[in-house]
Amino acid sequence: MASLGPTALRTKSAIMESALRLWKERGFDSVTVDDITGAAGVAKGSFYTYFSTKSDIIVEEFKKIDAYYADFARRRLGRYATARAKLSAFTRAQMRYVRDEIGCDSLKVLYANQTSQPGGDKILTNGDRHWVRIVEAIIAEGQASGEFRADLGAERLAGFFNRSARAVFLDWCIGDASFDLVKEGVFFMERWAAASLSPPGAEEGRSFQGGAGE
Amino acid sequence: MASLGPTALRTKSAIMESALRLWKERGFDSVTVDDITGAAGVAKGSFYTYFSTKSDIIVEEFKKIDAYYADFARRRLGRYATARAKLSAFTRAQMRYVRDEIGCDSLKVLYANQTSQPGGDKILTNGDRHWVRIVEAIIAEGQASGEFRADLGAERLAGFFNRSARAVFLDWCIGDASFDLVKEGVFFMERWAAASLSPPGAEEGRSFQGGAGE
DNA sequence: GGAAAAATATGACTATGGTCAAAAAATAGT
DNA sequence: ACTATTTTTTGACCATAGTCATATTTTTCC
Repeated sequence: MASLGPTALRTKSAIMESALRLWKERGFDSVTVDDITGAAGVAKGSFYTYFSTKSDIIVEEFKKIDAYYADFARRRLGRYATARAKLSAFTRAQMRYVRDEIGCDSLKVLYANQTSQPGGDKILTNGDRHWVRIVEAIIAEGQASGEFRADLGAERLAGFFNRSARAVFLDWCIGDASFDLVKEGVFFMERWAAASLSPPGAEEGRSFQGGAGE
Repeated sequence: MASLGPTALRTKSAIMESALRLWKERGFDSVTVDDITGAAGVAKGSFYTYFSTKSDIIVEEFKKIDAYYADFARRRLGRYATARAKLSAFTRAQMRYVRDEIGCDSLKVLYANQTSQPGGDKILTNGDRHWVRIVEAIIAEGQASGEFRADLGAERLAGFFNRSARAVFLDWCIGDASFDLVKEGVFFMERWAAASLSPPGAEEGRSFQGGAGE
């Protein structure tokens, strides 16, 4: 698909806006594609000109997380002295964002989308995503300073770290937000996942330690 | 729902058998509920007498994994001397089972099911499942012998361990089996997840070490 | 400005998962 | 054996995601 002209862009935005608004009001399942296109003032077929499934809009919305993370990395990561502290702060920001901005319902739709499409945009596991790069950079930094183990590459460790984060998200949405994502997520990532980053024999490093709090 | 009479049981089995056979032949999406009930010689409505959604059959099938694990724990776990070795063997068996007996397609359906049903049987995260208990027992044993950290309870650690396993499964099925589940799964669980089980300052323990091989 | 080409929009149509009131079969009670 | 009750079956029916050939609008180029 070539890039969209201005007309197309307006239509696509109208559809996205209607969809997100209606979903926020009534939930994903109780809003039909007809509702969305009706509210946007376009025909049903137009929906499928821009999105290949109903849930693809949520995937698209989810991509905005990248911008948030990039911004976070640029503006707030400098405050923290150690790689561990950076990783901790990033994790907390990530959990917050997912809990407060994305929410359990959308996350469910996203996960269901990713596990039912045969081809499709594997946004969750795609190694090119911003947040993967951020984590990778922090880990590489930690390896250089000796904070983290170096027997595996930063890319590999970042992959493992992000995989662990995905696991909490999954559990959170399967359980319909039955636990607090920030509390449990940070705990899990800190006491379990990040514990694996320590170099062999390191005595500290079983937990994050903070720079600036909050 | 009260327990099923013999007539109902026969119908339910017929439906399950048809469904599993057809899915194995043609895949989940290309087999309709009508196909299934047609092949089973019953009316469509009967399907929904016994299953609340199309994918519920796969959930039901997945429950059999418990029997496999229970058997494995009973018959093979005794061969291994350390808790680490037991955990390693169990993990390998689990990855094998999922790869060879369940398969990527069914796993996708299972994960999609678990992330789209609002209420429903949370078979993936349910702490009562057999495999959770097995892992918990091994970890408790490892804690008692000093092999594993004891700053968190066995139940909590087992939850974390199983959460990590779910993460590999998820990645595997999102990526359409783009990596070998046994190889990557064992590697991840050993070098990343189980690394977090070591008590602080333990020098070994960054990897499993075997008892009987295979 | 007009014709040709490309991009965008349309909505009737299809396929299929899921519902449900009514029918049929099995079971229990006498 | 007969009736009442419960269990099980049925298939027409509904809702909705997704398709696609056609129509309209916009752009391009002379």
